[in-house]
Amino acid sequence: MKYPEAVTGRPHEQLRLTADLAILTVRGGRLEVLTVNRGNEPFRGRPALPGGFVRPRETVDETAVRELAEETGLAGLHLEQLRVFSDPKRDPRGRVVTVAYLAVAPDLPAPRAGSDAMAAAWEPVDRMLGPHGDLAFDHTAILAAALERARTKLEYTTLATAFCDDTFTIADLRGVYEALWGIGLDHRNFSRKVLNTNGFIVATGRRTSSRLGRPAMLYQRGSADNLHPPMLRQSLHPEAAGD
Amino acid sequence: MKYPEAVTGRPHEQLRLTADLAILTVRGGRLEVLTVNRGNEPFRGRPALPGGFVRPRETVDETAVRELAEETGLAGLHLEQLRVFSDPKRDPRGRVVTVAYLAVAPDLPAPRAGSDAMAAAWEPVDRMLGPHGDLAFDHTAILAAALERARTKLEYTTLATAFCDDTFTIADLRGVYEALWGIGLDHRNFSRKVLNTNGFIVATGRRTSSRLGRPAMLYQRGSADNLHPPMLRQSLHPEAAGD
DNA sequence: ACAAAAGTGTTGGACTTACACCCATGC
DNA sequence: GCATGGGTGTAAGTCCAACACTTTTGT
Repeated sequence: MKYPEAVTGRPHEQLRLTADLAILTVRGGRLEVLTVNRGNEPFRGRPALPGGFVRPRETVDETAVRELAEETGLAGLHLEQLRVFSDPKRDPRGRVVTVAYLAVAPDLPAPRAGSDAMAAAWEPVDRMLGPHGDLAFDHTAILAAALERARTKLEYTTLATAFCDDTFTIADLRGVYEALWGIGLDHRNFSRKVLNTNGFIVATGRRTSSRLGRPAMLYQRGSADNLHPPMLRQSLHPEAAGD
Repeated sequence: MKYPEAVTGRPHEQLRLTADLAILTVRGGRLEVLTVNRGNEPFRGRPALPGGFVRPRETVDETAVRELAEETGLAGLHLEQLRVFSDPKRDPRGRVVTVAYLAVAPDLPAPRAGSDAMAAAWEPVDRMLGPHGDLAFDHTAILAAALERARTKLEYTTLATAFCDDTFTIADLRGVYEALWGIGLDHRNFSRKVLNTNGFIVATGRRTSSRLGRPAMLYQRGSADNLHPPMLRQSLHPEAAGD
């Protein structure tokens, strides 16, 4: 092992707790995740998910919010616990248990780099989960859990609106579903289904301007958290975007 | 600003990590939870959820399995992480963060008392969550989270079969749904829906005997984890009855 | 025979899907 | 005009709640 002094011979090695965040967004019809470049060993120079240690007087949820702001400058995102990753060997420095979070961001300008000379960047989720993904620690597994959770929650919650700006069109919302599910959806049926689901979205009365084609109605998030009926993902259209 | 990693958590007390289990079962048509009587301060004599400290060389999942066996004698149950409870004041002894688990048991004989002179007992969930519930620590909140999770997962997963014995009738399965959702379901439609959901249950060819009424077919769990289509709980139409 | 529980048939309505067709805008 | 995207109409198929009815047991 690389760090024998940190692992062996300590009868009561202190357990430390961190929060790590898989921050997802949809940019240009593609699902991306926010990564920071590690400035220190271990995994120096490798991309990693933002995160940090829990402080003595804060909850882990508070750690997640704080690290989100410190490392990326983001605030007000949807945040939810994914699960705990606690393999004793997951961190070569010692016993570090992490609470993984899923965070969902709308399409934002370039993220702010953190204070510790870490470059924050949006990376395609496909690439990070593919054979050339090189996330540090067990962050690939965390990202996979985040993607799975997000895909599932699109079906029966209003999570998709967290990927959108304050006001958005139904086409924007549909783009979220298509990016996460990797399928194409009929825009006419999608529109009706969303509008018929009570509390999903509410009309603002305003419309888009200066885009190609007919202007679309602008909507806001509704009050509902759960969808009744759910947006079931069943018949897989053969084609996605591009046509 | 960023903490040097070696300093975090040290100046104050050491953070300790536990796993706590909300073990649910259905007995006599009623949802119940397994509690142990606390033998030590704090909360001496009060009921609590089974649980214990994470050891240096095990994952938190392994802690949950071990504590389940040690404190209740149970094994082989469905186990899943709920979420982390980490309020700095949740344990008067110091900084103890817990990972809450949902465990699901079939209707079993009386639980074995643990090694530490703790009496284990099944208690109705309604009572423990009601005004006279007196669970120690924040275990009422953990139990509430477990109930909410179980109710939701009945809809779109095969979790209900984890409440049943190896072989069970469709009426047994229906009893699980009715106990957790607190509603009555039409036995004829329920039967068809379950049988039409691929991979939910498989027939054994055997039938019940010596019960009242016509003998029922016996089934086993199928291979599926997720239900397609889901078992939608359609009783949630509070607002739709307007105009 | 009767009660109780399991299981089948049927029907109207709700929902889904696929696609024809119209609307509004930029160029 | 015409390409592009937003939106409505509609008919066929599917799913589902409701409930009448039959089957098989114990007493």
